[in-house]
Amino acid sequence: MLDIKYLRENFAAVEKSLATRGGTIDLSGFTTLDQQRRELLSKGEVLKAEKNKVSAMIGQTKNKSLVQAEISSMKEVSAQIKDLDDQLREVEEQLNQLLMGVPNIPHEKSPIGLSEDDNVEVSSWGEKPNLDFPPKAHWDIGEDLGILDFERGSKLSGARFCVYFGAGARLERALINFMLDLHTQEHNYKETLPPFLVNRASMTGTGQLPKFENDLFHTEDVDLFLIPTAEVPVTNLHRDEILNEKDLPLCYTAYTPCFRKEAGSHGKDTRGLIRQHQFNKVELVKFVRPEDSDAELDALLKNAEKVLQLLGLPYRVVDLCTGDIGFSAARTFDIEVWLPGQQCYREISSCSTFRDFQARRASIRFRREGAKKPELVHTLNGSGLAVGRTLLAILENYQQKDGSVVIPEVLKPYMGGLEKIEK
RNA sequence: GGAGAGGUGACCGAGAGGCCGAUGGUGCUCGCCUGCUAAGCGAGUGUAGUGUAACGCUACCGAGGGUUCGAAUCCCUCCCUCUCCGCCA
Repeated sequence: MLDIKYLRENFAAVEKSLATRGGTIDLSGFTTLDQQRRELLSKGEVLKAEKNKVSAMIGQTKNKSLVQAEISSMKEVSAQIKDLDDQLREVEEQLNQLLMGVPNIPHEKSPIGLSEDDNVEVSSWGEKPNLDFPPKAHWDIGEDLGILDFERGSKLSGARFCVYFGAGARLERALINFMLDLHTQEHNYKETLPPFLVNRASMTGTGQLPKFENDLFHTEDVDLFLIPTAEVPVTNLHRDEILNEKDLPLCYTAYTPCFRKEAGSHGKDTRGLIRQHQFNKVELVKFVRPEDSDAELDALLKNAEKVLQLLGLPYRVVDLCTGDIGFSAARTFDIEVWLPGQQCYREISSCSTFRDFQARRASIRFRREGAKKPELVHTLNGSGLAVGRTLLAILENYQQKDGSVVIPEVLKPYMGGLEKIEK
């Protein structure tokens, strides 16, 4: 959520900046609603002040028959107050609905552009493997090795579900452990294992609700949602809290499955592991002081890159343009891994700063040493990494002519010393 | 699922229609004291909205309604936590 005061005082500038996201972001109702709200508020407050004063007087009067006139006039005033409060509630609801639907203001350094074609490659790492045979796509590799079973996945659950077997299942588990160990032991993140179902307040805090309810799986008998990313439970850990400055930055890592309806991507990435309704991810989340957030985003990105470097997977980093940045984010770097089977780069991590956007929605603040007023923290998060996509990248990059897949060096201890996956 | 208890400020914990934005304690900040540390003494210390030159005013005691001139306090609904019993990973 944007700062209502900032919006009021910089309306034109905000409108202009939001326009760089493309699409239509309608702020036209704001000024009127904001004025109505303040008028109703001050009218009501004058009456409340009077009511409070007279009621106190009545309270001090022993003989109530002397104040019958005041009592009955206050009855009238109370009715007026109730009426104003009702009007106010309605205006505030509209205003809130409008505000909750407004995306974050893009970072001043984000490249301006309308679509992913305008994203800017900022770096790349590694050598694309030089294969002397036609590379297979991971779904063929996985099925041929008997470690991925898409048919049974759809039998059990439907399209976009997959079953892992044997060394495939173990590889997924190995990757989760490898990533968690790296981030906790080398990068100083605190491991957390949060709930996979969360309530509306949590989904609203990070910005999935109210706008993107259609993308979420929802439970029928109780009002809970399956998390689409660990960002939601982990960021909401500190919802409605005031943190100590000396505890910042707070850095968490979490493994969770992620559940996404993928509404609106029918027909896209229908084969393979790229786009599943359920996938595993190791997430990185930070709570930082505002002045540190840019540097912390760089550090977060480096931590995610490290995973790919250790796994020996070639990748590039892309600075998302204003038109491609998600609703809550101010700036996002995507890491894209090279997939020989498809001869293209595909997103494997997304590292973002939300500045105070989520912190305002979720009321996550901190108090500076000796300061009186709490301030909003900045929140950041990034995938470190999407596990399913990492697994498929390994299958495609480490595939051999004979159909086997070599295990990357750093994963061997996690695979019980296994050198390669073969039939 | 059955029975009971309870949700109050950063934390603990009083308050049971007006004197309560809320005693007290812990923590924190500032000052004093003290070779150092610990202890001690004194003062201060909630959040938000709104208007202003200063300062007010308003709201907030889990959430939402209701009763009343007046609600942390009474009534209703919901949510959450804890204890015991039952059931079950």
